Amino acid sequence: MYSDLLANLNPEQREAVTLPPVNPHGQAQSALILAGAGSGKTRVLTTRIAWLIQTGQVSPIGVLAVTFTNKAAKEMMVRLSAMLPINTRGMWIGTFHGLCNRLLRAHHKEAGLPSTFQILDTQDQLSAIKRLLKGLKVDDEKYPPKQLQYFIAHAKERGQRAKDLAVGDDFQAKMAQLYGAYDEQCQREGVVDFAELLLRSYELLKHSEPIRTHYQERFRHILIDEFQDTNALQYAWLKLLSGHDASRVNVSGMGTSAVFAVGDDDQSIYAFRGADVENMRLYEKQFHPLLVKLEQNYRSHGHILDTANHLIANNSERLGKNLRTDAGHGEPVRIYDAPSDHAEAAWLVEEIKALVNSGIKRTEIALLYRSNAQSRIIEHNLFSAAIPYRVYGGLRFFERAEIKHALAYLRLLENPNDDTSFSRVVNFPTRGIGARSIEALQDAARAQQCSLYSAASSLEGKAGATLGGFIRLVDHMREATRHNTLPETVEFVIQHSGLIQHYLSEREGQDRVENLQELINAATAFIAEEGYGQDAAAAMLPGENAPGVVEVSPLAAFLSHASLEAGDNQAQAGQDAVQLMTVHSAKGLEFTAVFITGLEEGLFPHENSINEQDGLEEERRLMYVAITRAKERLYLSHTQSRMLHGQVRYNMPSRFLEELPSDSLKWLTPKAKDARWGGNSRSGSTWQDGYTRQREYESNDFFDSGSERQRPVKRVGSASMEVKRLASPPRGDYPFKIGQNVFHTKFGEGRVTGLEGVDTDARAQVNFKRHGIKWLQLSIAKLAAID
DNA sequence: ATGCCAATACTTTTT
DNA sequence: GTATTGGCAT
Repeated sequence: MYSDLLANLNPEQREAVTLPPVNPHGQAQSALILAGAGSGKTRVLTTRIAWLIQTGQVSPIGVLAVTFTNKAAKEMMVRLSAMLPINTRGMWIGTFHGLCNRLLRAHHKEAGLPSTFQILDTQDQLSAIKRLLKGLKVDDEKYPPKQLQYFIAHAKERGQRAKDLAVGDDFQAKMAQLYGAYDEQCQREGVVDFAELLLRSYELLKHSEPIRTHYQERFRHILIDEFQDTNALQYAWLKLLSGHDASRVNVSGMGTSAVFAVGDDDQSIYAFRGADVENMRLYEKQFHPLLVKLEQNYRSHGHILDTANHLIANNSERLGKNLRTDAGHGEPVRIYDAPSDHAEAAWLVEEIKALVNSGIKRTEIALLYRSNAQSRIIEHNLFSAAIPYRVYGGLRFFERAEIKHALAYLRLLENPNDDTSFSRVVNFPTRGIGARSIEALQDAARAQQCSLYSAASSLEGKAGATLGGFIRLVDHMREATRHNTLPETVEFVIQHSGLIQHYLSEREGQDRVENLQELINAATAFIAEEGYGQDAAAAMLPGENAPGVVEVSPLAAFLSHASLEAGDNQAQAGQDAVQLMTVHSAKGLEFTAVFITGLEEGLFPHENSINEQDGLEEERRLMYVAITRAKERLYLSHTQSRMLHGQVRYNMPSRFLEELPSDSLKWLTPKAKDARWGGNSRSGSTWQDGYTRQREYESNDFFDSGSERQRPVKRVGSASMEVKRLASPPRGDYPFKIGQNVFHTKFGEGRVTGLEGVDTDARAQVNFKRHGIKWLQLSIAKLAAID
């Protein structure tokens, strides 16, 4: 029967998958799966759904599965269809935002939204806020739009409307007032931001008893991925939908639904955007889940796992979990201390060449960094060395300016009251409608309490005439495409809006023209793949007639799709390329070899997080995530000087390096220890230990120490780097260390920021508090160390 | 209305 | 170092 589903699971995975969803009293039984990195989390989640369905405990209709990313949702559907002969498309598997969108589309009336409501992405939201502030004549120096955006998002993520906010000082009161005005503006325009999708559907369920009861009774099983990343609102949503907030009317003795939550508190790295690990503890208290820990790691070799475990043990707020592996110790974790960011990047290049020579594919090599700014110099070096690479992050397809412009026209076809879209394209391409006309229009709109679009017809004079032309253009496009297919509509709009012509006449507009063409392809692909009509049909309330009563137009569905799934951001996809990304975006991925770069105080842990306990623990979890991405080889590097924000900075090595188990480490740069750590306040024992260990390894060959998988060894890479380093003056020979505080009789206090030269030519670069950076000849200058 | 230069700031990111 | 923005000149 279903035994084949469970065949390839280990005992703890099997236990998790087959946990009884009902307790001995016949009530729904929830579960919490603490799933460590690389422990087969997605597999357990997917198999759980398949098992529930195959054993007849629920029909596909009764399952709700929530993820955070579209990628995870898609993967779940693909895996599920591979396990069971069912159509996953009609199932409620998706992201929080995607599912809420589905809910609101189906019940837009009850939710107080027009059927054509549009979704604002982060960019759109910011421009809506700027427009609001301008309209209200609010000083945006005093109330920065970005800050207000953050304020609104966080309030919504806590489930709070403007009126719910406790007013502290005047500033808070004003922010709350602006929040209220923003919501009114969105309502008027028929748009919702990302957080609103969640809050609105939460309120819909809360206030509409029939709808709530319908969905509560329908979804007997709710499964949720990456539970540690949920925010307060998502948790409340989950509680409400599963009936755990006592809202469920116990008519048919339905009780609550069984929630199956999978998460890893050690991988909670999104507190900065509202995620709250506390939800895991709350969940334990309020849902009384059965607990299963998945601690068997299938990804990393022993030394790597030991390193991760050792590091994360320094965190105090943990649910407690330790990963183990059956794989051997493997390679030690290698640490490189570079004198500069240039040297670090050069070392990376050499090391990558060596790895590639040893047979590792470039796509299996990841270069991780804490912040995007660090990628530039690495890219530069990779480029010079002709090593193909791919950078993650940055603008995605649907976020590109030209695409947003085209989408804005399309949105105006659907919903002319969308002032954000209106403002975006009313004068793009330029058609002689400048700031003055817009201002007049906004005044008129405010006076009439209507949208810019509606106000345009009331405007007199020259401004009225040019605006009238724009209105006619949009109306014409709407009429002309009424019976067109979606791709035809898209093509018509990018032609007749003048976007194509505009970019064709621009010197560097060719890429943009190509992207616009690509948008037509995206529309074609969307129609072919998505089956957009099914969302609404699947959301039908019982008693409603045939599917399709709530008709969603292909265009509306495509626009939602564009907002909710901004698309891939692969600029240089395709070939076998080294992968560059931030640690955050590496979450959920794995690589044969991983380099974690820039392990310096102030960078990683980041200086903005260093002062609070919570912030530092999140940084440590981030480091934990980074380490556990590696399967076979892990490299850590830090530099003594680094160009940041246009000036050179001198950072101490990251405290995290001290928190790693010395038995698993191999230092590639022995002198670093003396130069950097000697006079430092940090506890020395680990480092003494690490140092001796390092010397032991030094005589070994680079590529075959303890490796169970032998590869042809080439003595390049770090080996050659070490020779180069030995040829230069040993840094330990200086009477001072970089980072050390010194005193000069004339210049006063300062800090050593650089050392170079030998013998009488030995010089120190010192950054004096009062006199700035100076080079001093050590044989002459009277420098004294300060302790 | 538009284009250019200087001043500014700048973790992490999905939806 | 670079992207964005605001002010000023054309």
